[in-house]
Amino acid sequence: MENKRYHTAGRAALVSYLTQHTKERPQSAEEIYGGLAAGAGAPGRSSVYRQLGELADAGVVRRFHADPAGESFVYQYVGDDRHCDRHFHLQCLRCGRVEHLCCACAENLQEHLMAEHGFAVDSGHSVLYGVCAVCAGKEARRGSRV
Amino acid sequence: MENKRYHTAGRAALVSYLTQHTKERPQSAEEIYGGLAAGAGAPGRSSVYRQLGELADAGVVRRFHADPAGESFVYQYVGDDRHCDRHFHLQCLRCGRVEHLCCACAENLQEHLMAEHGFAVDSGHSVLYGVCAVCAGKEARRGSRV
DNA sequence: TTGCGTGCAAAGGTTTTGCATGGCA
DNA sequence: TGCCATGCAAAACCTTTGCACGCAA
Repeated sequence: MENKRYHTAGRAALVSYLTQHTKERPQSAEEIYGGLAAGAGAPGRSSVYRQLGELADAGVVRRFHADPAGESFVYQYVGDDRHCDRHFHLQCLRCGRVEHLCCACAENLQEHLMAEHGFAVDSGHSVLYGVCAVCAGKEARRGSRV
Repeated sequence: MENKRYHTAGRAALVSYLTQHTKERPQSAEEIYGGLAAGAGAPGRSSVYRQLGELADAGVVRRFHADPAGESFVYQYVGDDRHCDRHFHLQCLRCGRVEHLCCACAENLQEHLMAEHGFAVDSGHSVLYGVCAVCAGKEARRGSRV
């Protein structure tokens, strides 16, 4: 029953890459594949997809869309930091970074939605899109709008 | 400059279908194409995609993902009811229906995120996933989980 | 008559799958 | 040695695009 996973160079390279490059900004499978290709013993495209799928199932990485209109998937390392099903995520549409909203307001909103609207939010799957403080600052500074 | 749109049967059929079938539950392009195929003078697949694209650009329909892990796009008629950029959306992961959260709590959350986290939420693009009251009731009644 | 909308088929990009080989335990 | 992981190539899938024809205005 127990699936015994082997310890392979490819997997190690992938996980290492993910921890180093996707903790803040998620990347697409192709980006990851490309990034890996630079190193030695780079895994093939299908291996990358397979591994990412397994890691996503295992909950080690999250798989979602870069933005609501995004064509393809992006992957983000979650690892130990697993309570992602207990808070909301704020994703910046400019830089792609994801912030974890560990704040009472998240709970308040959940309670409100449940009490007033009878809606049980699955916060782990819900992503709020917008513009983060850093990017908003940059845009304000150069006076651009959208 | 003005693009003069013709009034064609295909477009009329599509819009009619959208208003009748996607106001509550969004549908995929393939579903829409299939649903249209039943009627007379059904438009081809490429026309459906083209029209949906135009309607999405025009803001008549919203185009997004059925759920964060959803493979393909779904479309939903918005029409007159356009203030979708001013409130949050609650989508049920069970039945697929979308509720519009026109409530003070949405504004409160936005203000809080801006004030405390410096994050400017784009509520029109943000969808909260979860289980609606109806589906939760059904599941509770039959004692099922997930 | 003009040119937009259409349909078909082919192309495009992303992700999955089949199958034989190679490597970990 | 047994089985998992890999790589390649082909397939599947969704969506877009090219081109010639028909139809609305």
